[in-house]
Amino acid sequence: MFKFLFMTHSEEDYIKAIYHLGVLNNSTVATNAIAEQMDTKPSSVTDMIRKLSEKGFVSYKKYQGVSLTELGTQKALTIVRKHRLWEVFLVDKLDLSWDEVHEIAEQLEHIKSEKLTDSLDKHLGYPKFDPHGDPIPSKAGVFTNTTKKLLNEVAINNSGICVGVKDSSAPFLKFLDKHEIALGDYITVLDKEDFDGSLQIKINEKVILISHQIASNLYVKST
Amino acid sequence: MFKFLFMTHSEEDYIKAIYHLGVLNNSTVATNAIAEQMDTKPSSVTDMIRKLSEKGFVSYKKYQGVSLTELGTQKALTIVRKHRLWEVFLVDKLDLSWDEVHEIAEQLEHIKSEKLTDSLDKHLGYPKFDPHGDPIPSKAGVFTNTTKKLLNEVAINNSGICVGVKDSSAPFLKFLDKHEIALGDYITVLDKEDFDGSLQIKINEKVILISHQIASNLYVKST
DNA sequence: AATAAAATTTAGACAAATCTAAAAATATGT
DNA sequence: ACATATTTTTAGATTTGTCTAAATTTTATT
Repeated sequence: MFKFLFMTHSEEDYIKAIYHLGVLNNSTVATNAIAEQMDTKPSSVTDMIRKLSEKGFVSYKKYQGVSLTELGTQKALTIVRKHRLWEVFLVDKLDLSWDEVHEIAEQLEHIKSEKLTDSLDKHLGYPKFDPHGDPIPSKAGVFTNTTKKLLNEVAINNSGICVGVKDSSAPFLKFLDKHEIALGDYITVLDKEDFDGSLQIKINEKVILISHQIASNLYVKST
Repeated sequence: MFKFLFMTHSEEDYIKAIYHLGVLNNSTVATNAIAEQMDTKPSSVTDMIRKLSEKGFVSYKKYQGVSLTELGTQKALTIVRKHRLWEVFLVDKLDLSWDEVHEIAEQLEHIKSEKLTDSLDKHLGYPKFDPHGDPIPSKAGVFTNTTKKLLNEVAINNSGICVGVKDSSAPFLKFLDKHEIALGDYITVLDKEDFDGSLQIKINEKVILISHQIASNLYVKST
């Protein structure tokens, strides 16, 4: 009954890609979408999908797209959990910056040791969100519901704590670093310009003006 | 002039094995020795050696054994450094025990990010020795000379701090855990039995008797 | 509904890392 | 020193994950 479910590095990458594409669409995932996400060719994807299907991680009918099985979802959540825990570690404990942790976490997420993951979780104080504001699934695979909203949705004179970003590209994260906007910062919306949607905010006791584009990519948690 | 020196997981494992076999023998390393160390076949070793030779990591003449080049040694030291730093992390920060960290560090040592390694080093307080008492090479590849000696070499009424083990097998490490002998413990040698070489020692305010075999596998640093 | 376009799969090839079995080189023993 | 044993290498096969190019299926267009 029990299958030995060792997964290769590559298999894990595919499972993760299918997971991320699947939660967005909430339907079966297309071969081409996976190929694009993984920067590989559709034919390679087909090969791998067949293998993952034989191992019971995905359900798949030719030409009909692919979706994760219960087992596959569980595996994906484990990987996501490890990725996000490591990101917290890298930012909180090693003082690395937002824009450099993702690449390293891509490697660390493949380290195999349940005990390591659990000890890391404990060491970090059982964090519920990673440095980008994304929720960290519990050991059982359960997400904490996020109450975050985009900064541009916050009403005038209301406040929030910066908990993450929508756009996690390096340029945006570098912009935030440069302007000293960091996770955990307390932000108050002082005014909104009708003209261009820009916001006047108070952050770290300073008042600054940020564009609509910035505000619509910053998540805050209501206080 | 500059070569792109990306190494695969497997290449790194071979380099590390050759390094460990080489420092013991201080001569060229035999194909069979590598095969045994890596739990693989001699023919596979020959193949890999040729590849490593072409990439400039080892110098090699057919049938004459293999040795690391300057580049190869540097690479090996980087891997050893990472392995031992991660072991310190796992024991000091995550409270994992001696006997379970090696396997995990075998995976972590392959994570590629110089910045990560340096940040980890800093986070750990630039440790000079790992939990087994083995020295951690600096970023430049330099070892701190160890002043450690085996417990059975300590004279009566002299003391030392437990800094490592010679035998790092799981049974021995478990024995130490069971008898509450841990890294950093202050040990005083009270008496030695001529008859069987056993030692009477004071540790954690308790006096216990340990066999010669135990004493000759425990490293202490003179105080 | 027929045809064109797009997506997907198949077939066959390749590189990396391994293996088995056989051949070649080196080392050992009397 | 010569026969034997051991070590090492070669040759050819295998597995994993990838690719290209061609064939097939599905989707979209008119």
